[in-house]
Amino acid sequence: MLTIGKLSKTAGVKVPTIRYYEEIGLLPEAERSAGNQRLYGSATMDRLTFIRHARELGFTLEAIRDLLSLSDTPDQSCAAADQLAKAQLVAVRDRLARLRALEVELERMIAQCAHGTIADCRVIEVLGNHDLCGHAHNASDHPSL
Amino acid sequence: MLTIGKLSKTAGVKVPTIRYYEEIGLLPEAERSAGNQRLYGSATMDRLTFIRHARELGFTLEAIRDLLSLSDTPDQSCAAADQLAKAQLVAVRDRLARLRALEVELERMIAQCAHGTIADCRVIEVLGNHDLCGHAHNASDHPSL
DNA sequence: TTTAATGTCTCTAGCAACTAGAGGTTCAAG
DNA sequence: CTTGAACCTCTAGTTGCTAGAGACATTAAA
Repeated sequence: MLTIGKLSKTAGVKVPTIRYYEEIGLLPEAERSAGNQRLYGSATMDRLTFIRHARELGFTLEAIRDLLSLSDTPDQSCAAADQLAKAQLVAVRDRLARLRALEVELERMIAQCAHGTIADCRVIEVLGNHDLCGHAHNASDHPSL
Repeated sequence: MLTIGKLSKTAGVKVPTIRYYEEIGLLPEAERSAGNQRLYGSATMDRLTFIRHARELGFTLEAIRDLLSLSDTPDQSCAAADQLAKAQLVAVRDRLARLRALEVELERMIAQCAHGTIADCRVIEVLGNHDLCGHAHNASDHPSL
């Protein structure tokens, strides 16, 4: 059995985050030692690793909750999990496209900087002037991922 | 003079967001009508447009605050603004690299889905098994941008 | 001119996904 | 046996907004 600290180190998830995951029900309530400290077995370790990887892949905790409930009932169709992954891929590609546009814009801003005073500096100008902006704005520019 | 609603529509920033920007000092306190409603001139319009574009480019409100204070004193060197933009570009490229890795991973997850039951589904497995993961994890996987 | 609809006001509370800190208890090493 | 690290619970803070309540202002139509 691992203490929360060992689990934290092994899984690469911070201690307060583990407690937070328990609090919101992503992890089951941990067993306790005689002195009321949390103890974990390998099942929780796996679950936490799963969560970490999913987070790193950009899944929200809600999506992870869904995935976990899917994997808790493994006899269903794979389609639902597949669906989640596909939706995630769409979101990721969308985000990629916008980030690439952003990269281009920043490069342009930096290239245009006259290296004089700010009065001449295009970094400020580009941000203030829509005409110079060079990429389309839209309402979904900052989704939660 | 524009009401907050017109300003909102023209600048493409929601009404509560404008009030929020005023509250945190990104926008100056607005003039008021006889009936205590906010009124805006073109200076605030420009400032708000600047803020919106900077947000769309991924600048944090803190970075925007810096940029605004730079542009409020335009006789300084451009170097500071340039510096901000460059730091931003580094962050954006970092984020791009991680998103691309994520894209590959999701594609792989979807491709491996056996289209059977979840028991066989790699979507779950890939997330649970680090060995299959195929990309490096690191501590800065989810920065604030 | 009245009335209805819309817009605006302030204020509080909430969202994700944690992070930080206070103040106290338990555990493991020397 | 003591010390110091790790643990406990609890509250509150973070960023960048968004949503709602309940009241006042403004505008357009009837």
